[in-house]
Amino acid sequence: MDAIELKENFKEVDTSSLVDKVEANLVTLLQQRKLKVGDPIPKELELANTLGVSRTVIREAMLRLRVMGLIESRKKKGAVITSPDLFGNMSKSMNPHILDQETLKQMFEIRLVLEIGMADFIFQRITKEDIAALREIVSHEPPATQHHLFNIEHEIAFHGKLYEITGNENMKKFQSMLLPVFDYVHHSGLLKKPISHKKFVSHKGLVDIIENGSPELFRNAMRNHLENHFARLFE
Amino acid sequence: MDAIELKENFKEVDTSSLVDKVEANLVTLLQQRKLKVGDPIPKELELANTLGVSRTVIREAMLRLRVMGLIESRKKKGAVITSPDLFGNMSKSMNPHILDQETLKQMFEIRLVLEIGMADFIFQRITKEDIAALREIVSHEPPATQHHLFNIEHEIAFHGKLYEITGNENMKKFQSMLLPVFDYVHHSGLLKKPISHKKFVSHKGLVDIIENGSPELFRNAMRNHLENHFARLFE
DNA sequence: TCACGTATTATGTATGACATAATAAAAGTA
DNA sequence: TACTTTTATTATGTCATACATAATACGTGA
Repeated sequence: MDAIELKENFKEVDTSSLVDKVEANLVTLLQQRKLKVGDPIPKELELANTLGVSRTVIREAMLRLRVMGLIESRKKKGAVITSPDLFGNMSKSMNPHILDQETLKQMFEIRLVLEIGMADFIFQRITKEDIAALREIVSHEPPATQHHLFNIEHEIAFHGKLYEITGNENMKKFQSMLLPVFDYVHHSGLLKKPISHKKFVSHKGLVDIIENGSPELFRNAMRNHLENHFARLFE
Repeated sequence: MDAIELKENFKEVDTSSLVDKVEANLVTLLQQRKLKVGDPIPKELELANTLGVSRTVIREAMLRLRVMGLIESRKKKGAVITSPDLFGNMSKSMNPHILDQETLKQMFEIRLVLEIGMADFIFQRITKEDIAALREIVSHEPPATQHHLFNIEHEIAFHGKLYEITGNENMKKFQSMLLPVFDYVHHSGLLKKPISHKKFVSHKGLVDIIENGSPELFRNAMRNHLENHFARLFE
């Protein structure tokens, strides 16, 4: 009997610690939708007694839920269920010096995907004021020869505004976390091909399309606008 | 002197707890890129002595890092630096019964954005085998009248395969987490407008375009394919 | 040289004590 | 009575200590 068959015939040994089990317990407790945001969960000592483990274990399990943003605990009140901030929790890990290169590259890619794919939401939800704001931003668009940092700030202002227009706060939050990673990948030696500064569709060109074009046109224009980045990923 | 001026003249009081401080300490330790993945960090007792706090505080701070996926701790070995699994950490929170409605809706939207925006990566990285696999999947495409669950499985197989083709594992992981949310939003009363089953570009149509078309064509086709979902979000 | 048992080490778990903050109850005052 | 102040209660936050457990290193004997 070879190794693969063996693996199928044996049950997985439960190697999880006490804390793991309690955590799983609590998570399923939360997921049974009898409980809503704001509802309190049992006190540490109650849980310790009920589950037959020490308060230390309970605390560590609850600590995990707290770090994940699933609960919040206040003195005297105990712990209450909260609606987690999905991307907020990610921000501490989203650091170029901590992530491995493959992940960094993939984050770089995801940004490109998002900006091309969000066209419909921009067109659906944009307001007159948004267009005015975009016009204001592009009026300061620096020439490609400008100093790097200046360009970066302009990039952030313009593209950040686009995310804002989609009205999708989670996507916006994700983007702001992606920014330093994107910048890092762009300038570190991670991408082998050199940085190109060929001129494609400009920010102003994109705004023109937003005003007079269609989502289809915008997607293609954005794809073109990002060509310098794509060129470094492909081939 | 009014309240606003007062606020400007006073420094912010440092309200962070001991654990917060230790955590910040450790994070900066990790971010100094002298340390690589796999390197060990000091033992709990050493840290407790060095920083002058109890082991409990150290453990809680390290626990946070562990939950975020920045470190892993093993008995005897101590804690070592790991490369965090950005989206993996999110999965426990990504539950329809825990998230609030607005967030759920935004996750629904992000899926649409990703699938439209990822065209270039599909075209760049697809192989003959991938196309064969897609063909195999669409050959089982059920009629729209089929039972819900059957359709869902087919949807997952097809769209999941597309993510896989992009070669972006993080995006794929994100997608698989999004699946239950998407399904929930689709069928719960969260979106006011009724579910439409109008026929637009089919999965088979998408595969044809992948084989003979271009990223531009694919984006538009995917947008069309997802029209039933967009229609429920927009007016 | 290898196998096996033993010591060591760092995390995991348990327990008890006290600090602190938020709330509820009680007491006091107009 | 109504309203403020004080006091008690309660549940989490922090600290300290002891022991359990698992992984590793060491040493002994064949």
